Amino acid sequence: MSSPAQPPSTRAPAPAPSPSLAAAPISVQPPPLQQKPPPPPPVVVGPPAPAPQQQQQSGPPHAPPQQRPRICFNAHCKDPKSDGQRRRGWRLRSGDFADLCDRCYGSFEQGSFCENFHLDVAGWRNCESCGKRLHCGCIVSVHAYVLLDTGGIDCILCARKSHATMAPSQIWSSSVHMPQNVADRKDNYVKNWRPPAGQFSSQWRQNNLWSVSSIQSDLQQRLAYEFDRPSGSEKLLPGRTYIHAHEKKFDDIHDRPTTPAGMNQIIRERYANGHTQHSSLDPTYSYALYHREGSNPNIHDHSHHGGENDHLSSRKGVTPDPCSAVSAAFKLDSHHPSSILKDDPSTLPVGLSPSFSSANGPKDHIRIGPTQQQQQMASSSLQKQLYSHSLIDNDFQAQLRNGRPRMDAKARSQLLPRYWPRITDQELQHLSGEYPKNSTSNSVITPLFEKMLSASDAGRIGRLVLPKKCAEAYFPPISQAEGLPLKVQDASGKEWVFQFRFWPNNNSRMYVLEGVTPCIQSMQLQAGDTVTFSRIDPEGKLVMGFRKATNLSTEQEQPIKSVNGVPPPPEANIKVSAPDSSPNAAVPRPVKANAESKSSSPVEQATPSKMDKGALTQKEGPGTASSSPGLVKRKATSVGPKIKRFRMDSEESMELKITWEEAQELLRPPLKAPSIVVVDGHEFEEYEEPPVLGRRTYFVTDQSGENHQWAQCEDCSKWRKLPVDALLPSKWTCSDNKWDPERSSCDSAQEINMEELAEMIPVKPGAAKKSKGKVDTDCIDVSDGLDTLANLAILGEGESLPSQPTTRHPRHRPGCSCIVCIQPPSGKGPKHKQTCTCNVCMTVRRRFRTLMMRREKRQSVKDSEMPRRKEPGQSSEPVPQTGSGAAPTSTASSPKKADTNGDAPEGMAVDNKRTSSPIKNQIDLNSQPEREDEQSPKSDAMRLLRDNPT
DNA sequence: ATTGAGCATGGGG
DNA sequence: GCCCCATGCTCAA
Repeated sequence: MSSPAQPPSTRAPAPAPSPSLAAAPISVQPPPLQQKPPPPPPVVVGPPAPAPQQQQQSGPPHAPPQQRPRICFNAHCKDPKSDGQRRRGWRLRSGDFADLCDRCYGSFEQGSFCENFHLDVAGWRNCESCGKRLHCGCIVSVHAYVLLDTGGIDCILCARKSHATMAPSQIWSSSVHMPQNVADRKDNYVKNWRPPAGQFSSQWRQNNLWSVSSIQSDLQQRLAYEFDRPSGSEKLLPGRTYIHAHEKKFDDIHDRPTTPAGMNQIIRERYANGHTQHSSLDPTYSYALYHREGSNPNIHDHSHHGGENDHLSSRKGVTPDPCSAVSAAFKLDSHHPSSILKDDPSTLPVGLSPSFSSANGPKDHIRIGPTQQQQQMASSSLQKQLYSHSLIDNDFQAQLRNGRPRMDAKARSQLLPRYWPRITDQELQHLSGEYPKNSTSNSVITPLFEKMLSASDAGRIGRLVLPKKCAEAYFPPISQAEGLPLKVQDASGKEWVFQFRFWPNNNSRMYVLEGVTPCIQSMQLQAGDTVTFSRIDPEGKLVMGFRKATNLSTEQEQPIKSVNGVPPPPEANIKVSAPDSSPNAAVPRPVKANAESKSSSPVEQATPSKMDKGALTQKEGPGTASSSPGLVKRKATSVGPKIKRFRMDSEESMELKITWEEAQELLRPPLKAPSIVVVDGHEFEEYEEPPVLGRRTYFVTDQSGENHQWAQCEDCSKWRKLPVDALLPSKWTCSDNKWDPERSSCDSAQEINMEELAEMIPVKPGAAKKSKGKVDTDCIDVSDGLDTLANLAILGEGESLPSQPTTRHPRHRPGCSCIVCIQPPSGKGPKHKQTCTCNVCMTVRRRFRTLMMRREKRQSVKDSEMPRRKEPGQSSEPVPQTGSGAAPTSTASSPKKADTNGDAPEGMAVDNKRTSSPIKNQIDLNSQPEREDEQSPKSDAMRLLRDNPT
């Protein structure tokens, strides 16, 4: 990477493209022409780099040649209007070429253009090796030098010499800035690269893979500027490639000139072909690539990334699939044959392909090795970048500028939108701020992808399922199922080592990161939260950020923040990311699921319109591109990325729905009068306070057909008949009965008896009699679950016991504090440990304590009275004492022994033997409500109580 | 009995 | 109809 000391001129080619450039379909102008501070991706980390030199290339950049065809593009031309044929010089951003007069072209071709015309402009530097003076400030000479890691430059000749002794990654680092010599460089790499001793070190692979891929950004960007496709539909349509042209150039490239002119000549030819040829992927080429990759099985694991069906891959490879053009070459030789061929047939889609991945030509099978792999990876990156540039329209560019999904083009064109990183500028900056110490100056952070954690991901298994394409595109290639360890840093800089591996799955692969539990827990992530993966280049470090689902403000890449301990409801997942004040901020991420285009075709996804529909829609805010008309409204089903399973099961959701509906019925406006707000002509009541829960009432139609509602007094539990329009506060007593003065006191008798009431109201209003001392088992209706259990214990004190077995938990109602209702949906909550002090456990302990105390007390009373109260046919034996009797089946079926010691930390359990408690089963906080009738303490207790009425 | 590893299944895109 | 992938299921430690 370039050093901070590098002057603007040399720094210019470095990454950090402006938004426009990043998304711009084409540009020939070198980075120095960038005028705007570029937003990510990627973001430059480290000391602020000197502003790119604004020096313009040798000619009016904004004057399209076609507008002045007879004028030499070179502004310094002494005779710009001289007659004579114009010749193509360097490529312009518009996609055209600088038309030069013969004289200027001669200089250009001979490599003396800058000497002739740019002597007076800034950007001249000396080669660190030979001292040769080079102009580093314009596109014309951009190929003539290489930026050194240590700062400064080397002329291309010196660079080439030094490359012979450089490691691949080094070469790539420096080569990033010498795109003109890709062919030569490639040859050098292949010839000079030596794999690490022994096994193909996974570490090496990792490092280098990352290094290479990380450099891609630079390379891509820089090259993008130089080789980018012209904008317009003619270029690189999805599914279209320049394969023919590329193939044609393969051999040419081998001996292609290294001079700028020579390079440009190649470019010219390429583009000349490319502009006119939109041939789809050539099967032959795919085949060739495939075999290249496979030619060296020792180094390339064919099986990697879908190798199980490589044969299919090769077959499918002939099918043009534009969508993944991006990583075509990358995958190809980077052990992703299937992906490439299957998904990325359009290998070598664009621009640099010929220069890079094809440098060796289809015949160089044998020489394929890791180095080449890297090369192709790099080239693919280039391709992807270029590819994306070419296929992303202005809308998408605008979206990018607005901070939408940011990642390299590969991801955009290849990955499902749900995996697009939604990192914001601020997040990136924040992240960058976390790494200055770990990164070299000018490090680049490239958001790779993100994934919303599924229940499995966030579960205790510790396996994070990786999107296949993401894994194959950004993680090291692995051929063995065991995979390899992968170091990932979190936002705080802590390094984690996960096992990146895969499982064979249906002729494919399923990639997982194992051992993520500590990290997940460290970040306090839950299902629905999102983890993001970024890469810091050129170090190639993987950085794992996160975003809490419940967080409206992005937590991404920030030190661990505990949003809250409660798992957000599924709905919370809908908005994952956060609004950002910055114009580039990513908008709240929409839910993924339907965010992605329905079409699975990569092509379609890559299509701007589709993008809008898909991922881009998510965003948002006013002014963002997503708000542009024509966007397709997300389907209602798109509730979130693959969170369907995260959603509650049908039954659970049903239950929740019912509860919610009930809650709705109980909602009452707050006491404070609302203010009226008019929005678009519609009046809205705006409450400063949240609604309150009203008292539950029951609507009935009496025999005369009149509608009423019945409510129960808070104090006396008598039921009062009210008009249907009555809204009761949560606490309502007879004294509040303004509709029936005669019964506005608890002293007043109930209008009808309980039997009559019971016929009308589905609820058992028995509690009304509680005040009278008579315990009606019906009252258990009001108390559910453990409440019931506790109540039973209370009721059981010499009172009547439940006359009917209510083993099934009644419908949950608002405010229900039963064990069921106070727990998260079945299976959704964490398992409670014996030492757990959560509300649930504490409640259970408390109730159990009460229960046990009363039961024991009652038992003792019974024991003392038993002799005289014993009646024939009634099994009044103290069940607990004998361990037999009540509910033998249920207890027997229970795997867990009870421990009645309610005071102990593990006091939820009831030790049947020691305490003589009828409750043999330990209260299982993790038990499923639906199984309550079989295993729940309540059912057991009830059964016990039923069987032991006295 | 618990936990982990790995494969199988099947819904959804 | 294929592929992805979330999760279930089975088996072994």
